[in-house]
This record gives sequence, structure tokens and C-alpha cells, in this order.
Amino acid sequence: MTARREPISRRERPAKPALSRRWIVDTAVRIMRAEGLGKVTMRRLAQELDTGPASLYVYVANTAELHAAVLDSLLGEVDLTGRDGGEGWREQLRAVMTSYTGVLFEHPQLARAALVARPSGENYLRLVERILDLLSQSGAGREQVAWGVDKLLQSATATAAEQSTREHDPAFEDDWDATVRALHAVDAATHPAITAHMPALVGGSVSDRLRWSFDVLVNGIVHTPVPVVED
Amino acid sequence: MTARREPISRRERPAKPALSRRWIVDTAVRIMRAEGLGKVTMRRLAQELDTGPASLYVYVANTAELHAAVLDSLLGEVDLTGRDGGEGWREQLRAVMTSYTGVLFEHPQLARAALVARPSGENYLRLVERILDLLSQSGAGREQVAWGVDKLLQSATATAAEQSTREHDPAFEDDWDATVRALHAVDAATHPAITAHMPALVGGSVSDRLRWSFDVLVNGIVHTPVPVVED
DNA sequence: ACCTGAACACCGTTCAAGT
DNA sequence: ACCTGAACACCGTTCAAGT
Repeated sequence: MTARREPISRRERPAKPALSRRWIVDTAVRIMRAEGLGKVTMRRLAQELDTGPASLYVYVANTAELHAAVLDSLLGEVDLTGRDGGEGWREQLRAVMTSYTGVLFEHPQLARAALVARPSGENYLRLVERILDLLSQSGAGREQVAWGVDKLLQSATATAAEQSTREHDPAFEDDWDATVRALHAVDAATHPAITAHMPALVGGSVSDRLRWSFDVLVNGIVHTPVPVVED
Repeated sequence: MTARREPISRRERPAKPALSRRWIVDTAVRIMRAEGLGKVTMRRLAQELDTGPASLYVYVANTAELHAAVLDSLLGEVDLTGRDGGEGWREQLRAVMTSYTGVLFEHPQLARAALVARPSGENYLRLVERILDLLSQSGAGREQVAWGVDKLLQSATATAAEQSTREHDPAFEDDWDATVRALHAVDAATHPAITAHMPALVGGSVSDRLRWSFDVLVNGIVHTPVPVVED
């Protein structure tokens, strides 16, 4: 019998894989799905990877960059086809933006991270490419389209950062409540405009507001020329 | 000689004032102006107030609420007159929004806090009141105006959170650089739209973009009716 | 009611030293 | 080049105990 050296002793764990950026980010995504972005810390991640936090700095510059990488990974879930929207560029674009918003709504804290550290991974680039392509079918000028993509993404991201925070985190629920209460409690004499606009100011469903925001931006973008650049 | 018991020993400090929400927030503002919002922590603040962190929780629910209070205090610096804008509601509104953006640009981290925990203090209410008043002079519907105020504030806040972060914090500078580099390095075959829009996508001065954003939103808001509410 | 010391359960990041 | 242990310098929040 030939002696086959079975590496049995190295088998207690699923064979601790070599560290790599890919493996680090995938693990971070797994932690986020299971316990939220708040748990995706350098220390916790290192623990999960069976190493010390210092080791991660070979592959990731800092926590913000790590979160940006997690976001990019999540963006792989966005439906870029706009298939649900039907035929026109506008409806397809709406469907893509709705899908993007949906992904962020499911991972509230990620939206906040996106506003701070912009992603630059492949999924983000694919998303930008697709939105540019659809928006340019509006016939608007090149610069309007370029700047417009930014506003569309910013608006959706900011809404997700605000709105969905409220739903998941009881601490932030309070802040929104406080704002609503403050708006209701306002003195009609000193704040006539708030009083006059009051039900609407805090009303409306999330989806109505999202749809309206989208229309506002698209209408604005295609009708507002960029300022002439001076040399 | 009469023995006069001088309370000299109690005089090393300016007579530690009683704790109060007001005093806590003012101290927080002072720390922020001197060292940035990052230093406005419960522990650091308690130290400055010569007490333990637990004492603050009598007046402030948590760190997010504290930051919201600091922001509201800062909003007192916004010029609500819109005096610089001249006569029309549009120009005055632009001036108010520019002033608001300016305040946030000087305190980058505060803009991020604003997206998460909305303020509800007197200065915030005054700002909302003023923007509502100006925007309603456009003649747009009540609901459009109410929802429009939200979008105007959100857009300005998000831009400040993104843009000014970059200027002050070297760590985030890298993320923007990475995004710009990624957009430049893109393959023209797989990402034709990015390539076609490339100089514009990352170009434009901050103030040109802000001005254009404002016009886009105002144009969009006044021309886009809100969806009919079903009962 | 207000205030506090002390504790619990964490953080990010760096650096000298090893392989 | 990659990896690590250990350290530095912090966090937010709670709670039992005091006044």
C-alpha cells in the first residue's frame, strides 16, 4: 500500500482559505446580510476570517472603502434591463431606478455609506452605463445627461438613506417622529406657510413620493440646459 | 483680622454651570467649530462639561439626537432673507438655498448627520417656513410645493455630504479619485455611454452643478403634478 | 429628579516583528 | 510581500447607587 498522507489534521475548519480582497468582501457581504452593516467592522471581519484586524489592511484601505466594496457587490442585484417598465426609455429608466432603490431600501445603512464613499466597482459602472444609455435616449444634451445621472442616483440614494433608516432602527424613528410633531405643533401665526401646507408636508406614501421625485428630476433634467462653460 | 473664608479653591474654573440641554448643545457646537463633529462624542462632551458621560443622557437621548441639535443650532447662520437674490421668488429662493448649502459646506460632517437624523428645532422650522413661502409664490399646487421643499433640502444636503467630505477628509478624497479613475479606465466597447459622456461625467465646477441642480429641481417641481391620492 | 462611577462591550488603525 | 500580536487611543450606553 502506498502511503497517502491524508491532511486530516488540517480539516477542522473548511480549510481556511488564503486571504484576498475578493474573499474579504464576500465575507463582509455575508455578515451584512446576516447582521447588518453595523456589524461589518474590521475587527469582526478579521475574527470571521480567523485572523487579526491588521491583516485586512493589506487588501482594504479603511472601513469606508470596505463598505463601498460591499455596496458594489450588492449592486449586482439591481435589474438593469428595465424589463418591467415596458417600451419607452422613460419607463425603463423608471424601472431601473426602482430596482436600485429597492436594493438600497433592503440595506438601509448601505445607502448612507454610498453618499459618503462612492463605489467604483464593476456593478456600479454597469449601472451608470445603463442609466446614461437610457437617459440619453431622451434627446437631451450630452452634459445634461451626464449631470442628470448623478442627480438621479443621488436622489434615490438619499431617499433610501433617510427613509429606510426610519423603518429599521428604532432610535431614528424617534427623530422622524420629533420632526413630524414639531411641524404639527407649529404656531400658525409665526409659521403660516407650514400650517397651510401641513397635511402634505409629512404625508404621501413612500412609493408616491419616489415616483414623483423621479418625474420631477427627469422633467427637470431634459428641460434645463447646463450653464455655458467659460474658457 | 476677621477671617474671611475666600472660596478661592472653587475658582480654578469659571464656576461650572448647572447642566442643561441648552448648555450641553452650546458646548457641543463649540467643540465642533474647534475640532470638527468627529470630536463631538458623549465622552468628550462630558469631559468638557466636567462630568461623566452618563449625566448627558438626562438631556439628550443619544448621539444622533445630539448631532441633530448641533445642526439646528448651526442653521441659525442661514440667511433667510434671500436679499442677495434680488426681487423674484426664484432668485430669492436660490439665494436662501445657496446660503443653506454654504453653511453645510463649512461643516461637512453635519450634512451627513442631517440625512440620517432630521432636525426639528426652531431654526429648521424657520428655514422650512421660508422655503415654503418662496416656492408657493411659483403658483404651483400645494402638494407640489410641500413635497418640493423636501427635495430641495435633500438635494442640497446630499451634495454637501458628498462634496465637502472630499475636501476636508483625505481618506474620502481617495474614494472620489478611485471613482474618477474607474470612469476614465472604462473599456469603450463594454461601456460606450460612459465613454461618450466622459469629460462631463466628472467635470463641472461645484457651483455650476449646484446652480444647475437648483434649476432642475425648481423646473421639475413646478411642472410635475403630484399623483392623485386615492381614498 | 438629577447626577455619577464604574462597568460592559465594543471600535479603527498603526507598528515592530516575524515568515 | 504578506501576515500578525499587541498596543494606543478611543467609542456609546446602561445601571446601581447616591444626593
